[in-house]
Amino acid sequence: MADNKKMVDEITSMEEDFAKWYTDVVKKAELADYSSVKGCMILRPYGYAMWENIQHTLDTRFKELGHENVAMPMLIPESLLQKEKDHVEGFAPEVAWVTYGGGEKLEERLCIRPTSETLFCEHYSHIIHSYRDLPKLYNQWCSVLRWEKTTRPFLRTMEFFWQEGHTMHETAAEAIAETEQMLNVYAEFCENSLAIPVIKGKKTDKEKFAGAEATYTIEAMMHDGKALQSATSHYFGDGFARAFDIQFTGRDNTLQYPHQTSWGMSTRIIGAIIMTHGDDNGLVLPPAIAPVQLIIVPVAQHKEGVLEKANELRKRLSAIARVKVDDSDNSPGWKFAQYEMKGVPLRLEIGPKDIEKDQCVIVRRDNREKIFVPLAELEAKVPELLKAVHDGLYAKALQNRENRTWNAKTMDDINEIFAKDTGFVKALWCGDTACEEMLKEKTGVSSRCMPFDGQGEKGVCVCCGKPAEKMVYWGKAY
RNA sequence: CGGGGUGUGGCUCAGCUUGGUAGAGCGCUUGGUUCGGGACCAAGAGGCCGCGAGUUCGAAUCUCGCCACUCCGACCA
Repeated sequence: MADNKKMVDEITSMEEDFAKWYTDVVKKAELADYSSVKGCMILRPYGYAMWENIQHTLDTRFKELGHENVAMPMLIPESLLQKEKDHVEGFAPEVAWVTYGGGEKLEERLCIRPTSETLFCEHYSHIIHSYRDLPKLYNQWCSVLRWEKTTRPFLRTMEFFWQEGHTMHETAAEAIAETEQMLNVYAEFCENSLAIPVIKGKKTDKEKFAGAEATYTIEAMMHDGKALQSATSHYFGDGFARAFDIQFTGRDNTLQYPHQTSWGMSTRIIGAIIMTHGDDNGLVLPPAIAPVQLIIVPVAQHKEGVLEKANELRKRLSAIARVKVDDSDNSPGWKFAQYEMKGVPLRLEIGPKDIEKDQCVIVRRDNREKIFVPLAELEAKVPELLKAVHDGLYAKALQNRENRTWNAKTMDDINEIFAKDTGFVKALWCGDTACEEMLKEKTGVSSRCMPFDGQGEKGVCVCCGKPAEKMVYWGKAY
């Protein structure tokens, strides 16, 4: 059976220092590197391959639902950014400005996009005239820039890669349905492809997006009990449409404002994958997005027939999984450690002893279980094991979240809980932002979301003691 | 932005207190022996000691300034 001994000693253990463990994993798994630009990272091939798999899965789903990809400029004129008041107030502190071009000072400075609502809106004002032009279901894959004060690879970088969907609809109901639909797309992606359980809910007014009427979120719990907002979906009402003068002639021949949404997921999700599934030996990847799903390690590869057999297996298995052979002259032990650090879900060992018996050894990354598999059964066994790894990861992550979710009635309860551990606290809230701020000050937790599931209970506010009926997840967040 | 820590071959660090021509391990290159959990032997390459001033006959070492990374806060939809 599996043993959980630490086999890789170049990575700080989680127990000892979770933050250091995280950066060790990012570096040792060769996901990203620091660049000469403060706060900006280099996505290395292995990390970028993960992002490509994420992109491909999401993009396919977006298109199934009727969305089209576009590319907007990366620069936004100041006048455009200024049009929606709440939006500019929210983002102004963290934008970078281009003030010179071609050696001359620009008449109007341009900001490097921190998000593209304003660009989409301006474009929409040109192309939406009739209800027949709706809905507009656009998405773009790009990078954005936000001048962050504190950065960490993937979790918070100044430039980050993401997709941003921007849609316009004839009615509020249709836009709200879109907002919910896309939140569900993200939640299903997290659970089915990334093996990360998430809580779907609505943000409080304090935490919602600048300019949005409502912000929906999926929140995941990391291995250390802290929360990570994994994706968001916003309903804008017609606020931007009014600010940007986007109007269409409706079915009743009156001028109307369309209703808008936006939704996004970023490379930050890679940070969530690392911190949800990783262990003391490094990264552990969910099979669906792992760049390599099965690594073949030949043992005693100089011996007659070993490499040939390894390559033959690669050819056979390539039809059903992403497979590689490591035929470098490093020792097998080195390779075992290497691919564990990189989180490859399955390792296949093939050596002279196996070839004699027409079998191989497969080791699961998530629990280190060693299984002898007859070569004839590989095509059946590999998909089964990949699914088992996915299910194992999901169950473990869910278990962690359940173990660390508590109920609280008072702020003292919350302080008591967080004195012992970190996690999610469910508590009723009256809806007053002052209470939310007080809670942050006295207990250090912020509201993560008002979950869709689990509302309906009535009681008193965890802060002020007045009647309350909003159930809120509270926690410490990345 | 406030508080702490760290910057020396690619990586991890020693050397700094007490100034005197730069070290180790790992990695890399070459050759040989190995190969079922990070192999071994031998030879070799590789460093404006983060940057800039200052003190000094002389600075990795002392002084001042700056920058970067990092941790904890604040801030961040």
